[in-house]
Amino acid sequence: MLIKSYKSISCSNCAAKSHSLIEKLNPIELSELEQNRGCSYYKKNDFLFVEGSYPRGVYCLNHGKVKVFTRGDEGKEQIIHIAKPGEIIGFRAMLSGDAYRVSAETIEECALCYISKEEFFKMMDSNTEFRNDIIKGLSKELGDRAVSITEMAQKSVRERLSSCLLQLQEIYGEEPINLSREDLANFVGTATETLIRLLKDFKEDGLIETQTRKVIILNSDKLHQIAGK
Amino acid sequence: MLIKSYKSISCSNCAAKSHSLIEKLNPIELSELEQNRGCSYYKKNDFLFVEGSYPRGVYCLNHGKVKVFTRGDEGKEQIIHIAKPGEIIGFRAMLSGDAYRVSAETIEECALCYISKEEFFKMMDSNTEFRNDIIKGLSKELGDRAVSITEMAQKSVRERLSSCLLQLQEIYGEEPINLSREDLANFVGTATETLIRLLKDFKEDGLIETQTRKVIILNSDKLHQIAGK
DNA sequence: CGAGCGATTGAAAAGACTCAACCACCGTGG
DNA sequence: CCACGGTGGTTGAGTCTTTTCAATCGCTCG
Repeated sequence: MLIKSYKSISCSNCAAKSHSLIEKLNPIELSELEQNRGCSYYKKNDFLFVEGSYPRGVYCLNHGKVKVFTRGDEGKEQIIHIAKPGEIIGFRAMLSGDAYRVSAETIEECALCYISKEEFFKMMDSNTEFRNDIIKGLSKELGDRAVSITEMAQKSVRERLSSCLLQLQEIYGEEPINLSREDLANFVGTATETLIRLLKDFKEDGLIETQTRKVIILNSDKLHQIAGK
Repeated sequence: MLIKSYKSISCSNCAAKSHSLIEKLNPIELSELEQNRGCSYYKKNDFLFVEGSYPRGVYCLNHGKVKVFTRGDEGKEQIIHIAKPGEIIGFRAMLSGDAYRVSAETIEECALCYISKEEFFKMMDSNTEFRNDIIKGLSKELGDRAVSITEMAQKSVRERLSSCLLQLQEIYGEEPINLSREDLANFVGTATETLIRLLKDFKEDGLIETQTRKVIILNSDKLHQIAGK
């Protein structure tokens, strides 16, 4: 699972720091953090944690992408979130004090730092700004999920696919979206076959372009329009 | 909207206190709170707040039920949560600092106390236990919503209806479930007609009994089974 | 070069939605 | 006290989306 341990990346000049909650830490806290976290490389398809187990720390994503998902009754994955560099992963269960409700798995090679429970709570307690940002993050996400529930309940697969592609564009930035068809289907919340058919439609309509598994968005305006609102 | 103002209910012996986050407040804080909150009765179908507006305080539900919902593109409601006595309503937007992402409306006569933003943050800052409970509440709910998203994406309407009925049983306790067909459909995430047909099925199978709009659960084991997992 | 997995396509079936009509209950006003 | 109007609940029929199952294709890795 773990490829190798490293201390090469320092938190204070971590590439992901500027869009991370850790940017609110002061230099002293940062150096304290640097002493105590452990960093590792992960291969593609490594698990960070699985639903039902108990958290002992949180992960800070330095490089790569991580999918966060639950499994429905038939074992089918539902991807709830795709984390990008800078994000802290797994603090929800840490804060609620119960088991993970979701699993987290890398979808490409990743560099991740591990912050222990103690260290995390120390930062929460000592730095009000950091704590408030965590609280804001939770609250923000809670709002997002209310919207997701509504989308799942009311939108067609076609609309949801548009919406997901746009979300993924935010996450992938300039790079092309690079997910397996199955992951994409599990993010949209549909069957893989349905997803493939719709991608084909979008391609024929000139909205996207595909290169094997990669998807490139050509007409995001139109996608917004399809996604509705 | 507001029927009459009252100070008759004291927070310290509020019927809902024992299952409320305010139970962590000490006597001094409670009496401080009592001085500063305002209590009112609300009729059925009164709005507490609407999506898009900005919060200036939170509501503490003493008696009655409140639906919390978003609207999809066509204006159709999706009920995210039904609050029961003891719950604090509307603190998510308060904490994230942005506009409400949901609306809240009473679905029966309610008694509600209003706690101003200042008062709420004072309690958050001064009482660590209260604050931690709020954080735990947020985290817990975030986990619940991941599960809801998965249910919406993967379960059939029949399964979701079972699941919703069981949830509602928790909320209504001994009383029969008392919601309009439309609200129930908007909670399950389906069309009213579909909901009615399924209720009929359940009734014919002896799982539930209906008295005009009221629904009584007769066989929750079987419902659990249908709901899956 | 072959195995195997992921991607794709086709056809049929199922689930859910929409639209339209009808019914039942309830409060109002004559 | 009863007819009226209105809202919410119910039913039917037809349609469309989406899923399922089965089969094929194609690329990659050993």
